[in-house]
Amino acid sequence: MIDTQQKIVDSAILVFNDDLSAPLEKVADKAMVTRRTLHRYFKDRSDLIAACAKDMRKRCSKAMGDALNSSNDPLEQLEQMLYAGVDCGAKYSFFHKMHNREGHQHDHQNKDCAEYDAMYRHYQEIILDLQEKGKVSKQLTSEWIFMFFTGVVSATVKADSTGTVAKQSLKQFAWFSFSKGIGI
Amino acid sequence: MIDTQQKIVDSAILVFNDDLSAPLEKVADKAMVTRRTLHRYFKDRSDLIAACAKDMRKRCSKAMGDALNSSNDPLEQLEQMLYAGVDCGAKYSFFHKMHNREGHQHDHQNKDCAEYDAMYRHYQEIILDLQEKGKVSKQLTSEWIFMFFTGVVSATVKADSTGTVAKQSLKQFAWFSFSKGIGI
DNA sequence: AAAAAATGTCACATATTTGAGAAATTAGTC
DNA sequence: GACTAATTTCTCAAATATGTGACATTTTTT
Repeated sequence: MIDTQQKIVDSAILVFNDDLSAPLEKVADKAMVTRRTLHRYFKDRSDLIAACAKDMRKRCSKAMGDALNSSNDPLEQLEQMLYAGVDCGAKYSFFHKMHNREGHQHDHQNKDCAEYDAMYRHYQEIILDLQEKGKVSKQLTSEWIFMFFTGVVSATVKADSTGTVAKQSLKQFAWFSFSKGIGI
Repeated sequence: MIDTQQKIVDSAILVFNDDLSAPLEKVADKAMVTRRTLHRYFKDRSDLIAACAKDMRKRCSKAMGDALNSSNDPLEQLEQMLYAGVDCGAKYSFFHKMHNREGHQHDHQNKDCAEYDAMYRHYQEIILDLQEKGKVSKQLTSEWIFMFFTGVVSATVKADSTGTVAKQSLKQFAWFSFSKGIGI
């Protein structure tokens, strides 16, 4: 009996990323448990979503943190951040989606929001740094570059899941398009 | 009384693009009509979604067709296609999403699928042509470039709706990042 | 202003989703 | 093999979402 709770959360992130109001049965099916089991771990829908949020936050922060620690060169850091986003897959996409939905109440007291902001700040420092050094186009704003970053991650995750692009080329393509796309 | 039916379809595309299983009440609210009125125009949920599909197909095909007709230069055509995608907004995003969902039964007899395929073929011809001429990187596959294209469109549409990026810069940024990102 | 058309209100029947209890079953452990 | 914990199965009640009829109200047309 491997961690059922985690399996449910993982499935929920996949399902909800695709269809936020999907019935819980879909989540249970994907996790290969009964709805009854799901309810033993999670009181209700919002409880499950909160668990997803927490999981995504932890996973994404860790991956981004590791990416930042992997090097002192901001360019190298940026590349690793992109790969981290891709590796997080739906966890990254859904995390971003939830924090940019209309109707989302941003609250810095909230741990999820705080970590999201922290991630964004780190990213922004790197971009500004690279722009200073003339490595990233100064025509572009960091806001656009962030949107673009997320767009590339989502495209890569989708390409992976549909299987239209060979897995071993994915990250290479993603970095090629992202780095050139911001003027590197 | 301006075209209520169209207003409902437009709202549905916005709502369903964000949350496919959202209750119809949300659609009605966004269209500023009652659920009862919505049901006068659309028999049920699937009828409404079919209407959305038809609308997206018409709108996207027209926009892409116009883009292709605007020039004979494939590079210029590609640029106009990107702008067309951005102008279609959620209509383009949702159209693409629906045809790439897991569980989507692709059927060339189906008009929506046929048009989607036609769009894809046109796009592919242009990419291959540009690759032949050495204007687009041959490292990248046309499948990746298509995913990337859609990713850039989605990012641009999202940037527009969140208002984080100035409207007049949007298309410029989008084309900069896309064109550089495929090696132009 | 009257007729026609469109929309809203309210009420109701159905269908689906949700959440939880109790007993049976399964899986892992000693 | 007996014991324990996790899961399934079956159940059911409550909540939510869906679709429709009857009639009032508003808007548009003539």
